Amino acid sequence: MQATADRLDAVFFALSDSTRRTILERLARGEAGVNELKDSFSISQPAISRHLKILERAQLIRRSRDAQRRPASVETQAIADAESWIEHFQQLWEANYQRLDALLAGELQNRKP
Amino acid sequence: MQATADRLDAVFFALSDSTRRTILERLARGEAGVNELKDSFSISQPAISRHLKILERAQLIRRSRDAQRRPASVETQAIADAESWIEHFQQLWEANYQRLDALLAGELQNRKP
DNA sequence: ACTTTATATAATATATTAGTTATATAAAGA
DNA sequence: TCTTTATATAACTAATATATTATATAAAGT
Repeated sequence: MQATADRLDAVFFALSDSTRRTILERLARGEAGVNELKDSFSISQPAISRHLKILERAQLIRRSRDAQRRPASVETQAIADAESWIEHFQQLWEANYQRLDALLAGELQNRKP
Repeated sequence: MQATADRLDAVFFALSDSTRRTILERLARGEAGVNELKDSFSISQPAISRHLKILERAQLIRRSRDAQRRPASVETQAIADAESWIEHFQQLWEANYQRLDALLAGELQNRKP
């Protein structure tokens, strides 16, 4: 299924911040709550919460409930959508490259003496 | 070679706008100048120029010179860096998934009657 | 009920983005 | 040189992002 433009906007935007990418890498190793994440970064707890909100908006993570904790964990679909767009783009590029090759080959053929 | 955090920030940010992604798709099919791009979008010429600047900052495109025209064309390295980060992330995730599998398998083994 | 723990939200300041219109610049052409 | 063509930059507005500190809420523990 095709990801919408808005969805891709949100995913790429969420990935455009180094802190958020690092949070994702941490979460790829296992779920974590806001406080556990806070210890890995030199920013305030509210700042972490806001980063998580942006990751959640992009559906790169989901939140669950464990007593007072609200552990975040990775959701795989969104990043797969980002990857798909990149691959689609690279295929366009490759197709163009092949047309260029064909064109050049054609031109060489036309060089009759 | 590893892309820096700043570089990845710029690349993912550039990709976080649907207009810019569409511009890239257009450029994948062949270089184009500002005016040619303008015709495909309902935004002003200065708006296109600014989008190109953001794509250029991310090194997703390069500009060249052809008389008054400054054609933009795709540069492949930056998007490959973005793809690499995603793949690296997915590998982390897979590794964790496999550890989980191993853990669960171990637990089942420990269920002795 | 009161306290602790974990997280969210409000209020605020600053920076950046994205668009607009108007104007400047750079290269070519008459 | 004057004009046209292509693009860039300036000035401006409105919206959004990122951080902070202070405060509110939600769930558990005493």
